[in-house]
Amino acid sequence: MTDTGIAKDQLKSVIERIEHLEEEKKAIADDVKEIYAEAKANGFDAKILRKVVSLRKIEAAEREEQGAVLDLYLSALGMAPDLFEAAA
Amino acid sequence: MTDTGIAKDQLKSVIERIEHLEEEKKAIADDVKEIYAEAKANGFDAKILRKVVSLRKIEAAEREEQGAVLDLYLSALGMAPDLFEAAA
Amino acid sequence: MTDTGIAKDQLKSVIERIEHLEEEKKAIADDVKEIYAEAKANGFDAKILRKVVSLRKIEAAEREEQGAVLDLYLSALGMAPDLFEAAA
Amino acid sequence: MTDTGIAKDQLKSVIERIEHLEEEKKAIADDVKEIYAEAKANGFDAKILRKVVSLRKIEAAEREEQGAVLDLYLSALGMAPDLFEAAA
DNA sequence: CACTGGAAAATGCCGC
DNA sequence: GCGGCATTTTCCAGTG
Repeated sequence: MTDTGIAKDQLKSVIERIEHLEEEKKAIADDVKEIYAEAKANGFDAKILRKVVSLRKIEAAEREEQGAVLDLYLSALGMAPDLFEAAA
Repeated sequence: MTDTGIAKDQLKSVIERIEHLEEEKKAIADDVKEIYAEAKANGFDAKILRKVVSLRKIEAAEREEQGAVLDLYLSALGMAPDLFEAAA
Repeated sequence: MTDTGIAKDQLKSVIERIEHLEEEKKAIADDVKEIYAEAKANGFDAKILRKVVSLRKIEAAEREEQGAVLDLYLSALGMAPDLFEAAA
Repeated sequence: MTDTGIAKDQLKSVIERIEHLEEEKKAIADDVKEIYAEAKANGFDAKILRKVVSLRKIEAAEREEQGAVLDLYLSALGMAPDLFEAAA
């Protein structure tokens, strides 16, 4: 019974931590919505703004991807990728 | 030109604020993942955990919806929902 | 060439079947709209109707989720949920 | 009281008809998913298929739109659009 | 006719 | 690696 008691406490803790984080996430999502609304009020087209953000996200991912490929090449050549990162 | 300069600054600010918030959101999502992984390592079934969390979310949503329907009924009857809220 | 011919026919068939089903779906959606309009004409508040429908949907989802969680618990315990279902 | 009894029956009927139609809609949506899955099993790329379907939908809408503009022109000229439709 | 809210579609994630 | 599921995003209809 002690075990299940401990397990129960652990479970409770896990659930609570998750739900707390999800609330935080939701709060941030609401902040984002607010910014879009505010931008719209300032004459920006929300739809286009969203496109811009998603494009920049894709571009960032691609850069990362390219960086990963470069790292692969470098390590294939026996060179430490870190040397380049450090210089940049 | 000044106008477009201002608009550009505004745009930049909007985009940056959004991207910053989205990073925060992602960080939190990662924290959630971590908790699930940790729970799994402690012998919990992640699938069940997720179902429990989602069930609790639905229950919360139901309570909200019930309140919303009640408010609609009250306002349809010309009664201010606030009167009840205040009393509660 | 025969292959691509077959593939083309298959593709055509797939697209057509999907588009046909989507038309059916749209027709049903229109029927739903009609019912709301008719109900409104009979003095019902469409907004409340929609909320009621959505509340009932959430309630149904909750029941489903509860069953799903139970099934997961049972299978985690190595018990066949079917035994219970069959008895019911 | 008789009135509210009738209203209640009407309400019940409305809700039931809507829920029944939504179930039908869901069944059709499931059929669509099934077709995508089947197509995927036959070597088609589901993502591309979806793009094709949505493009065709947009094109159809545009054609309709253009047709509407044409009709507008024709009626502005005092000509019945139906004459063209019939001939087509 | 702009806005809010809800349905549908697309994407990404987890578990097998 | 794939299928299913949950989340997220997009779109559209209803409302004021």
